[in-house]
Amino acid sequence: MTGRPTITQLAAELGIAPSTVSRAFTRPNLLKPETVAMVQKAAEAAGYVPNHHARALSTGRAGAIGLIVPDIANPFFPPLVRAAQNYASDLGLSVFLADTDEDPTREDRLISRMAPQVEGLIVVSSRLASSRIRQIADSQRVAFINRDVPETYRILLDTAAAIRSGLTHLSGLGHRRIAYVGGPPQSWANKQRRSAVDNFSKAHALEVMHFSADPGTYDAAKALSDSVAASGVTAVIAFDDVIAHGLMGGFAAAGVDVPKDLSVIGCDDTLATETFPALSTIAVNVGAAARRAVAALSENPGSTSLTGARIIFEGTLVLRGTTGPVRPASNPLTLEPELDHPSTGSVQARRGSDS
Amino acid sequence: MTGRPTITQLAAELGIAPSTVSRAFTRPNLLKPETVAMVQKAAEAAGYVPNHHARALSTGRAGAIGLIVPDIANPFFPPLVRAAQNYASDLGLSVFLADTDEDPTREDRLISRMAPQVEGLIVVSSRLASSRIRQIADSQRVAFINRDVPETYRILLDTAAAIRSGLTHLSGLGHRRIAYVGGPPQSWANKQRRSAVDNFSKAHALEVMHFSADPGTYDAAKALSDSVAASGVTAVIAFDDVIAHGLMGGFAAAGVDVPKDLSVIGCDDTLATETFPALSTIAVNVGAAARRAVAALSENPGSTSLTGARIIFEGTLVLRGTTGPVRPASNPLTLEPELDHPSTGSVQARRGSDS
DNA sequence: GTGAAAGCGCTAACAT
DNA sequence: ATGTTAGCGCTTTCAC
Repeated sequence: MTGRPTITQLAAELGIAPSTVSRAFTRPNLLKPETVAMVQKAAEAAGYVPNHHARALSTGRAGAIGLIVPDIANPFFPPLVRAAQNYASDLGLSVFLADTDEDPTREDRLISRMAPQVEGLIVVSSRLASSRIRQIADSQRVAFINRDVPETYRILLDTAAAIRSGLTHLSGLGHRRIAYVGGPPQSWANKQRRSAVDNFSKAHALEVMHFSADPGTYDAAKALSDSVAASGVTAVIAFDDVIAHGLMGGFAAAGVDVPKDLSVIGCDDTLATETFPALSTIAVNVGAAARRAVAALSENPGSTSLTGARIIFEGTLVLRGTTGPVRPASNPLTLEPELDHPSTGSVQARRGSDS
Repeated sequence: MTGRPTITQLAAELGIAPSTVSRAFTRPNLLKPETVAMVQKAAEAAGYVPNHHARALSTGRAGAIGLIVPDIANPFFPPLVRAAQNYASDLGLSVFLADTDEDPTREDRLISRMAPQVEGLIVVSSRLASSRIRQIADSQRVAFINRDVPETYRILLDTAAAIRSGLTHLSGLGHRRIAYVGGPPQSWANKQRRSAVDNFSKAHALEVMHFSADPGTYDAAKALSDSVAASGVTAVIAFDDVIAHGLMGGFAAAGVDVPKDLSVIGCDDTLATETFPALSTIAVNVGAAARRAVAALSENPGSTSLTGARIIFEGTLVLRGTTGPVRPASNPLTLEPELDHPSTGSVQARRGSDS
């Protein structure tokens, strides 16, 4: 913050007006090309760097966006943060990152504190009450990811179709009793996944047992694994890959083999690109969601809030090594034909991310 | 950015001077308590939020720090980011996050762009040339993490002692031929780990084979696993947990059992709290490093650069499930006595993080 | 095509 | 204990 040259100093040095120097950076087309060149040369030489605060104060545009996540250490978020940051950078925007630690109060405070100093906010997996969210959306430019409150600008990573594909797959393998092991109860994604499992199961005569890992950590899931194994299910769909791994850790300790004894499908595809064993899961395009959010904030910069929108990106089932036929070579009942041809949610075998 | 009340408006409303309103927030002790209360009440009612840009411009203090990492999606960084962000938040600082994508050019540009608008920078695992780093350190307030350039302010996560403990452990289990599978070649941590392995091995008649996963991804490591297995080693130390997992993925595919056929030790303890199987690894206190860095930046805020310092946090060996005795019940040679009592780097069995 | 001057919202002397 | 004033570095009318 010391000794940095300012526009005024540059101007003095060159014997021209500050406004000319300013224009050389912001509206070069208004200036004689040679003037622009001269200014740029001098700026470079002097090591001039524009002061964002002054610019922001003068223009009212902050040149930054805020990104608020519940827990950056949860592997779901880093790729999202990365994509948002990269895209924002392309657009000349900086990003403020804040972590709410899953605490709604902290989240609310962070939103209020950040809002005035940024062009807009991206709030991921908000744990705030719907009423509060709507309120915030009214007065701030904010894009929500994975939180579905009507009349707000929201981007949803929809895994319902892919879950149906997963269930179809499991069903084709002979599984009839499956477990859904949920995560954070306040999470939109959790509710969505849970009801996708319920609805499909009801429609196709699958029996589903419900479990919930709260908090949604490896350890909580591991602690649950015995009850899951004892429940008589032959397959489990986990809220996310961390929970899937926790379950598998518990299964391994108990001598339950995956996928021979039990099939496991995770969700979010956060770990398979860095972790062994190769987990079957549902890949979700967090990168696209992040970019859409950044784009939304950078569009029509004047407005005081974003107009309501509901944008969906669908996930896809990725089959790797943790699903297999039900063990006691039981009755591979014929399924309704449509089950063999899922209409949505493509299936693929691969490793890698598409963000 | 619209219709937000300013200090001047508040002042007018209350019939007092703007400076009084300002002081109510920044130096309340200079004011009559009732005045402070009055201002606060009015501010609350009007929804007043201080404008950080104006404040920054006026005071020359940005109220923010910058955090630059090579790849936020690499699991080593999120806990560090989280700790930095939390601590900064406690200190009333916001944090700008940027990801260099492992690209030195991008890193250099990001540093230049960020520097003027923050109180200081934390640069983690810099890939820049030492000469450039020294240059930057001269003109910016910057704390480096895991990059050891003399005369800069740097914080190092030292794993050498813990690696010696790991090697001692392996050696005690009968292992004589071990592999070191390195990561990013420009990484300070990689060089440090590599030479720790080399030095210890030389001193204790262990044979070490070198491999390098470049890039340091799961897939690159997996591709390496066959050569590693074929090299005749009975244990491997991996640069990090991701590489360890990649190796294990390859081993599993090839029918090589861990730890029966091969012992594996990872590094950084980034995955074991969310991932199965339970990897033996070296835990590293990224939280402490991050907090130290933030603290360094927030101390003596006047200066234009940080005075040189070299701060070390030592890692600890964490034994979990991926190490065991060498398979063909071979000669458990007596070791030099000192090997049984490592002088540094404690050993513990546990799960969880200490950040 | 360029200069002069005002002002963004806030803080910090300097009064009083 | 509070008011007055100037100014942080930049952009932006408005002149020329």
